[in-house]
Amino acid sequence: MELTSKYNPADVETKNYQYWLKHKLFRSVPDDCREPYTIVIPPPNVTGILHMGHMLNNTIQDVLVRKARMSGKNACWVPGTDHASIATEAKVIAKLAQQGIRKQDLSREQFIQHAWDWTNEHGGIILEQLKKLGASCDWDRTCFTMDEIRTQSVIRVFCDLYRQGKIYKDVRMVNWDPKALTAVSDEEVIYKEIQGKLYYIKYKIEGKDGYAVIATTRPETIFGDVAVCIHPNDEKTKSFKGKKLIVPLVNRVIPVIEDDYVDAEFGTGCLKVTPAHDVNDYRLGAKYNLETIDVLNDDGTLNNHCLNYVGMDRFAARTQMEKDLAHAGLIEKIEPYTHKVGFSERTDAAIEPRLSMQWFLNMQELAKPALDAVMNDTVKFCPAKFKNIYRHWMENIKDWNISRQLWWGHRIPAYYLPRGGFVVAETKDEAYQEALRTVDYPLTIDDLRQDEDVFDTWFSSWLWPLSVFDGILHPDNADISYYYPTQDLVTAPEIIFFWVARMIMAGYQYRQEACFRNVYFTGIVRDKLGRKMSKSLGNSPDPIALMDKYGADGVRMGMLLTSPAGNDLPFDESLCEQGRNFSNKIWNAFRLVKGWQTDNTVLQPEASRIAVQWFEALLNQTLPEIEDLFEKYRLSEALMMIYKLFWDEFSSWYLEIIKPAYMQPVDPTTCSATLHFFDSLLKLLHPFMPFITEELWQSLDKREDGESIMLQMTPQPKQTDTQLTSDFAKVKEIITGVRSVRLQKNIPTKTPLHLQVVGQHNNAFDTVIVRLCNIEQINPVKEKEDQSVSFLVGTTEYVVPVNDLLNREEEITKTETEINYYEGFLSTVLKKLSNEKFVANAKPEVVDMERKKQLDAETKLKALRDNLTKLKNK
RNA sequence: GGGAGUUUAGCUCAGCUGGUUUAGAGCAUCUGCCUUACAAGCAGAGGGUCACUGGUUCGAAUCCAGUAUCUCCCA
Repeated sequence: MELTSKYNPADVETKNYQYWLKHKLFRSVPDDCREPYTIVIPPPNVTGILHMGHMLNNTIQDVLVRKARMSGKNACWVPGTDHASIATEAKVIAKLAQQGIRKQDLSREQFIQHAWDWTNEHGGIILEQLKKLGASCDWDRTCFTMDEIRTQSVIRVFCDLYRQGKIYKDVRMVNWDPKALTAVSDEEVIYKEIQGKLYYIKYKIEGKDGYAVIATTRPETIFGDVAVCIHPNDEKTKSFKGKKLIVPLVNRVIPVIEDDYVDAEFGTGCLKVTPAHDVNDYRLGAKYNLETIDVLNDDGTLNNHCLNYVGMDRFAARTQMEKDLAHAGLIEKIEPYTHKVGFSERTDAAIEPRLSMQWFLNMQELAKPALDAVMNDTVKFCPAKFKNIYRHWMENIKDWNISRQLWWGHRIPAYYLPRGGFVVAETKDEAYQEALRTVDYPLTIDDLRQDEDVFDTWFSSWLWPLSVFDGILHPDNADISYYYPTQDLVTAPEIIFFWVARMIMAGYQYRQEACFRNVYFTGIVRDKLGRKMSKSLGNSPDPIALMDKYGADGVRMGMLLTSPAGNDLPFDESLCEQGRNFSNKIWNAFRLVKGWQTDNTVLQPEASRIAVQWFEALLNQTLPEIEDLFEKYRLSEALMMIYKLFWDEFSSWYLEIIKPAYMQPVDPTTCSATLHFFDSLLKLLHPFMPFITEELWQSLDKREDGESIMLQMTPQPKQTDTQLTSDFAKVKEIITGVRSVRLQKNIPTKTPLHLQVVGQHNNAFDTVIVRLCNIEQINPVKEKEDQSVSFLVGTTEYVVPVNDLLNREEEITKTETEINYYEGFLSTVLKKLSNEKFVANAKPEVVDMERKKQLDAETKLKALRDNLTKLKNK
C-alpha cells in the first residue's frame, strides 16, 4: 500500500470487497450458540438500477448489520429482488416497441419469454451496485419474488386464504389508460387540478312539460345513463319522485330513484347514474338492479351506444355535445369547475375509470393483530409518529384488490369451468381433480381455462420475511426457526401500507408472530429545491458516479450525516465531499501513526502520559453514549459523535500533544497506546465506513489471512475517569485562549510566551499547555502585569504579557462587551432568585444551581471590572 | 375533503418528562497560517426576538389554543 497524502478509494474498495467475499465473511448459518440478527432487504425492482433512495436505505441497513455483527450477533442480511410486475412489464413493452413489436401481437407465452430475457439480462445489475456500496449481504441467500420457492409460496397462500373464505371476486373500477390500452395501478395515476366545466343539462320529464336539471362534468357519458338519483329527504327534488325522465339526445326513458347516497347540496341535487363509468354509480346500479351501459371503447373513443358520436374521442365528443345540447336548448347553464383528474404516469393520457371483475382479499381479520402489535410496541416504529398514520389506515382498512391485468407476474391459480364457475387450486391437475368432483358433465383437463390476471406485486412481497426463509412451504425448517422474526426493517414511509402493514399481517397469519421487531423509516431523498429525486425529473445524481468521485465510504457518510429517521434528506453533493474529506483525514492520521519509529530508550514525556490517560478516559466516556445512540437508531448522531471523536479529540488534540518532532522516535508506551486507540476508532467507524477501516486495520498490525475488522467486537467501555476529562476540558480552554491571543496579537507560534495565572490553577497539566502553546513558563502571580492580555477560564484569570503589542482601546471594548454579557446573565439569575415563588416552588437542586451561577458570574464580573479599571487608568 | 407532521444560525439538524440554554452541533462564512500526517489541512472568530398571537406557570424553544407556512399520506 502506497501512503500518498490523498486517500484513493477505488482500489481499496474493490480489493476489500473481494477479500470479504473470498472468505465468505457475510455468510450466516443458524447457530444456536449465538443470537441471530436478521434483516431482509426491501427487494429492489429486478431490472432497476441503484438510485439515491436505495443508496440511503441500504447504507442504513449495512450500518445496522455490521454493528450487530461486531456486537457478537449472528448477523444475516438477506438480499433479493422484486419482479415488480407492472414496472418490468412496462419496460419490456417499451423495449419491444423499439423493435416495432406490440404486446397485443404476441402470445402470452412469447411475451413472458421476452420478459424473462429482459430480467436475466438486467436483473442482478442492482445487486452488483449494492456490492459497490459495501452491502454485507449473505449473497448465497439471494432471492427473487418469482423464483421457484417464492412463486410456490404465493400460490399456496392464495389457495389457503381462498379456502378460508377471505378471498372473493367483485367488480371494481380500474384506472384504464386508453393510450397504453391497459389498467394501471393507483400509484401510477397522477392527479392534476383541471379547469373544467360543470354542465347543467335538462332531462325532460316523461309525459309532462317540466324537466329536471342534472349537473355533470362529463356530458359524453349520458349515453350510459340508466337512472337519475335524488335524496329521499331533499325538498328541492321531491317533485321528481316516481317520475320517469328522458335522457337528452338518445331519448331513452329512465327512472328516478331515491337514495341517501346523493349529496343534495351538490349541483342540483339530481345525480345521473352511469354504472359503467363510476364506481358509486355501479353500486347504486347493483342495489336497484339497473342495467350497465359501457359507452367507451378501449382507446377512449365512444362506442356504438352513442348515436352519431360513435368513434369520436371522448373529449371531442364532449365539445360537440356541448354545442348540440345547447342547440337543442337542453343546457341550462355551464359553470367553470376546478376538479382533479387522473393522468397516466406513463402516457399522460387522461385515465378512464372502468369497471372490471377483480379478486379481493378481505382484510378485516388480518388487520386486527397487526394493528395491536404496532400500537403496543411489539413492533416498534422509528420514529413513532408513524404509529398514528398506521392506526388510522388499519382502522379503516379496505379489502385488497390483488389482481392485475398484466402478464408478468404470478398468474392467479383460478380455473374456469366451461359451463360457468371456477375452482382454485395450486396446480391445474389439482384443479381438474377438484372440478371433477363438483361438475356433473364430462370434463377434460383442457376444458379448464386459467384466470388471465396476475397478482399485485405486493401480494408476493408481503410474504417476503417468511418466504426468503422458505417459511410458507416448510414452516419448520431450520432457517425460519432460527432467523424469524427478523430484527429491523428499513424502508420508506411511502410504502407503510402497501408493504409494511401487510407484512405484519402475513407474519401473524402464518407464524402467529410479527415478522420484525423494529421498523426504521428513512426519509425521502430530495434535491436542493425540495423535489423528490426521480428519474422523470432527471434531478437525481447517479450514486455510482458519486461513489467513483468520493469513494463509497465518503458517499455513505455523506448520506448518513444528515438523515435522522423519518426526516427527508435534502441531498447535496457537499455532504459527500465532507465524507471524502473525513476518509482523507483518517488516512493521514494513519500515515502519521504508521510512520513512527519507536525507540525503547526514549522515556515517555509527561505530556504524552497525560494525553494517553485523557484519551483513554474520553474514549470510555464516549462509548456508552455512542451505544445509546445506536439503540435509539440515531445513526446520524452516532456517526457525528464518532466523527468528532476522531477528528477533534483524537487528531487535533491527542495526536498534536503526543506527536514527536520530525524524524524523532516515539517512546514505546505512547506508541502502543496510540495504535490501540486507532484500532478502537477504526472499529467504531467500521459500520459507517467499511472499506477504509478494513484497509487500515489490516495494515495496523500483522493479520492472518481471513481475519477482518468486520468480525471484531466493538470496543467495550471500562470505568471512566470523569474528573480527568472535565479537568482536561479546562486545559483545552486555556490553550485555546493562548492561541487566540497569539492570533489577535499576531505573535508567531515560534515566539515563546510566558503565561501568568491569577487565581486557582491545577498545574498537573502544565506540560500539555507548554507543549501545545510554546510557553516557557507558567507562573502564579498576585497581580496581573500591566502590558498584557488576559482571559478567564472558570474564575481563574490567565495573563499573557504582550509588551508593547497591547491595544488599550481594543481591550477596553472587548472587556466591556464581556461585562455586558455577564451583567445581563447575572440579572436573569438574580431575577429568579429574588422571586420568592421561585425559591419556594423550584426543586432545591435548581435553586442551588442558580446560586452557583450567581456566584460564578459575580466573580467573573469582579475580575472583568478590575481589568477595565486598570486599562482605563493607564 | 379527511388525517398526520414541519417551522430553532446562510444550509442541514439536535435540544427527550418545562429550570445546568440571554439556545447547541456539523457544514458554509470571515480572519491568520503552505507549522515535515493531512490546504480534501491547521489555528482562531463571528452568526439566532427558537414562524406569529395569546394562554398556563415562579419560570416556556419546550405544555395548551388559535393563525400562518411548507410537506406527506389517503380520497
